[in-house]
Amino acid sequence: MQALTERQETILALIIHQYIDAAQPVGSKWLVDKYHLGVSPATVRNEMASMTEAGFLRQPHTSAGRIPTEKGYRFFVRSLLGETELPANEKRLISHQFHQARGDVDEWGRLAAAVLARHSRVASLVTTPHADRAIFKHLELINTRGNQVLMVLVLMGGDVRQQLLALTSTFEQAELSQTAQKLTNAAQNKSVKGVARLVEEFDGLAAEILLLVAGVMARVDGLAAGEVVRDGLTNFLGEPEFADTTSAREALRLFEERSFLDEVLAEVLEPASVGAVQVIIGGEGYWKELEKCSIVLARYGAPGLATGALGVLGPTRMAYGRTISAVRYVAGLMSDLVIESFEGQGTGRLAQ
Amino acid sequence: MQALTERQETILALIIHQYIDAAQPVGSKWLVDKYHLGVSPATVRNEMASMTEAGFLRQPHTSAGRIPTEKGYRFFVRSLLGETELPANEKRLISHQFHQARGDVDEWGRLAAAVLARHSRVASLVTTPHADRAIFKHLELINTRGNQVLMVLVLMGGDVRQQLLALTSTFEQAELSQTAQKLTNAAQNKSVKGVARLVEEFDGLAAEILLLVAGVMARVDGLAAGEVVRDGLTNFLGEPEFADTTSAREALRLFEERSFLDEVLAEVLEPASVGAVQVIIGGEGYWKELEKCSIVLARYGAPGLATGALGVLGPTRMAYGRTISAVRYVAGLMSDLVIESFEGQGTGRLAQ
DNA sequence: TTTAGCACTCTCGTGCAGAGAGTGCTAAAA
DNA sequence: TTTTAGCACTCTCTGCACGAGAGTGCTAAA
Repeated sequence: MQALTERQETILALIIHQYIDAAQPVGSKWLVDKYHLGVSPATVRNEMASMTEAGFLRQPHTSAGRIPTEKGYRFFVRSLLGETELPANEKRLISHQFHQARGDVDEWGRLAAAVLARHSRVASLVTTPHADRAIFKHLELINTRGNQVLMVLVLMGGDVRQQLLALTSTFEQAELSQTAQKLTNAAQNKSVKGVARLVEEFDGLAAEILLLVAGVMARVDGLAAGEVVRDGLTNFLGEPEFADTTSAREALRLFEERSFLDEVLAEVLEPASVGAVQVIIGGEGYWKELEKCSIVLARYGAPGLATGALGVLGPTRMAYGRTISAVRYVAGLMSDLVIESFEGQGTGRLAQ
Repeated sequence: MQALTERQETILALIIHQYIDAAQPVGSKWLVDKYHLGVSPATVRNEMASMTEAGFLRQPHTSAGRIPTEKGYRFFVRSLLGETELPANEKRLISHQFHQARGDVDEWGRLAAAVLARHSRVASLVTTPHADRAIFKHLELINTRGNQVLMVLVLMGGDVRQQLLALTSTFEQAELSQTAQKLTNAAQNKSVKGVARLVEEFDGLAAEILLLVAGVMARVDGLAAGEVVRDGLTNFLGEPEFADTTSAREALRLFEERSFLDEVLAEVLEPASVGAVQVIIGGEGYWKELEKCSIVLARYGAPGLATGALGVLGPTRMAYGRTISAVRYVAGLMSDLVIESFEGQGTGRLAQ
């Protein structure tokens, strides 16, 4: 790839800014008039032509202005955007909201999704924290009636699974509680394998329960992420690129589909990549359903203990600066929450 | 409202059927040709004119066919549709799916939403079971590290809330477990008030925890419904009435907004109305954002113990027969699951 | 009460012309 | 060598006219 001159970079950045703002091809004269470039439209045209040649820009048709290509966006995001940060007052506002919801574990994901949707102005997506491997933490057995028992299984990292069991005979709550406590002590901090091995050391009710616990844990082990919370779907439909409903549908289908999310997370986010913000522009030629879309996402949490992912999905024509900084900041806050709750100490971002 | 003749009812029903199918105004000649009515187009035209006069039909413009008005749809649903049922083989299929997911409480809502979306071909919405009033069932305290404690509170009806506590001093897990058990025994089956009253009987850690429990329960008490699961968003966008994105946005915004759901549930569904399927057509003049939409919904569960709501949101031009029967059937299955798990006996629909 | 006939109305697709915006190219200026 | 002015060219978009098609309402006859 040939390098761009400084002036070309300036022009590219201006075109991208302008196009993100107005969703219309940007012409040379217009650009010169608006930004007082100090050169003539003809000069700008020459530069544009050469960048079109190089693949950073394209023309929807012969006599229209230029719009950025995916390559253009990528170059912009990687080389021209620099490290962006949210304004301090917005940070304070968000931090304050998170601080208030600090204790309410169920609320974290929803809040993060809402904040992301508002600041990025596109659709957001947050998975709840989820341990990379299922580690037993706590078990509770609750008698409902007859031989139905509600089993509440708490795993390390905050996963809570409810499971309804139909036992072969009825038990008193006292007996169930005793069993649960016994098993909690025995299985504490064990993995799926550990719990499975434990089955042989017990018999009767305890063994029966342990087997089910191991089963549930095995299912959790296989999941790439926890619950998914979505927000800002309507932001999506406002964008002109989705004025024709079929493309909006394509994108929304992916957004809705759990399997796609799992695929992206597996493909893009190394489990250990907490902190780094990934930008996928136009599906990177890999997901053709995402031709018109970009994804900005990051992992958050405490690697090895519990992590989750969060990000946004929007048109390629996205305000990358604002979005990336929002994703980075919210991921940081979520990491703090997770770390604070499972390790007892955070980086202190929330405390400010 | 003047009564319709039998022939008028037939014609109205045919027009609605046809319009639901093709989304195009229905003309007199077309109708006679397709359904071999045995009368001439002119006769049908006369009937159409009189029903237009009476407000059951309307014309998009002078020389177009007729389409149903909201009043027409309402009359159709109330008087002409009759009791519809899903085909037996579809019922079997659905029942089988639910049977398989029987134990997995977390999965119920997702499954119901998926089934509804598939069968109604519009967007579906399911709230998880939720007790009308918060009743204490079980408490668990889990030491994480430092003075952070994860409190898992199980309420009657299946609500499980996680709350993170920062205690004033650190405690051993054994001590926490003991306290949790003590409190579980004392607060068993108590309401918010009961738990609040209990605070005075304890001191130290126990009292501190109880206060927080009462707080969480009070918050749950105020909620109209549990978690919301959505599905089938993309079905929505396929419909021609949402080809222009702004109307799709309107509808989707409502669909996404929790507060609107709460409002509808409060307004439309009496807590005791389990089993009855409600149909809201065109917002009933009350919600003007729903002008082009209809909602079909029902409450499910065990009244007084735990209930939830489920339903679909789609264009007024909706296959009411199929949708209503799907909603009714799924609501029945969900009721069975809830009743079975909290009362130990269902109506047996699942067992078949 | 029903029906045939007919004039009328409205939408939709197509073709066409003109305005507007922007480009590429060439030749002159810096 | 780089920049700029000038100009012809291309393409989209809008408005307009026109005809085909579909459906209606009305009138008068069966």
